[in-house]
Amino acid sequence: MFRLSKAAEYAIRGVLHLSFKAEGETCGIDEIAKAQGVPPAYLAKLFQSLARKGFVRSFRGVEGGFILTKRPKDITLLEIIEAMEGRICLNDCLIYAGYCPKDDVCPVHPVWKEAHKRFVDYLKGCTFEEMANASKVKAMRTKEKISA
Amino acid sequence: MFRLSKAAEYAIRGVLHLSFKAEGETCGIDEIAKAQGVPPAYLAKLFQSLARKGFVRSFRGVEGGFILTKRPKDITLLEIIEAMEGRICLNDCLIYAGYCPKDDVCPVHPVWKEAHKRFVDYLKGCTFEEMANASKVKAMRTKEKISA
DNA sequence: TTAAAATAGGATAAAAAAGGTCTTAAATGT
DNA sequence: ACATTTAAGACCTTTTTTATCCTATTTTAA
Repeated sequence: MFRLSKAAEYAIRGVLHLSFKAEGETCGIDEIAKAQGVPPAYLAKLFQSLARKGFVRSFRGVEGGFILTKRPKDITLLEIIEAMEGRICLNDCLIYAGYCPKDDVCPVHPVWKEAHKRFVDYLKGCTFEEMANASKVKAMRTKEKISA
Repeated sequence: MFRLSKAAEYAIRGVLHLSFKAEGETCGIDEIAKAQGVPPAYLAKLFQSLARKGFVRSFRGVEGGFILTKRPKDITLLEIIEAMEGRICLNDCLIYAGYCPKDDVCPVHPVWKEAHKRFVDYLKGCTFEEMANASKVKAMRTKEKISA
């Protein structure tokens, strides 16, 4: 099934939340979990994983929490998804060249290869800066509507 | 996880196999299963489902088996995938408009909407005729290489 | 030194995926 | 009529993945 896991979904929302913070400002799991409406204990584990992979830095103790290690414009949707789910692989035959013994005769193989490329390229083009900005614009529009 | 299920994979291979047959020529599960290297019992079940959904017609008894109800050029990869897995839905928020209460403020939503459109459009463009032809060309090239 | 916060990891429960088995029903040739 | 062939249908098992929760431990600022 072609469906994003909750793990990746939550991680994306978490990173997006951090994208709004000033550089260096830490943010605790509870704040993120509450704001994004996700289970705190689960999110904590996901952020541990993001920390090990270098996307966020963690600080323990009072006033601790997480910060991004890169600027939002340098983090792509693809990276966060692959951090949580492993490399995107639309079909087993793409695990590595030669995994499927029929690679060179199978007419479906090149189709999956191309689909993979397009999908990944698109996701690679989506940065958290873009998304954060889009969010601000949307929030403004909503405000306008309400006051109008 | 963004991965094609075995069910869909096997169904695709099965339909592809039928695409090489002359119109009206039936082909049994065992032949398909053997040729494509997939578990016969499982494939049988998948073909039952394809029959119910109108992609193939079945004939019981001696010389029975399956035929395609449409010509390969009129069957797309997308159709077969969706027949086996249900509608492609890259993220829960795309289940239907309004499913996610944050649709109109969430900056990730439009990204998934676009990714979905691109993915589906590509798969919709892939017909079994194309794939069958590609297969023949590949087989020829292999032959040339061997005799050269 | 104590309270706040992340870390590490296991436990688990539910769902989906992958596959098998066995019986019934229909078509066909003899 | 009957045996044979082949799909249909119902049910079941195993494995894997997903999504959680929970508890003990470490770190650190006040």
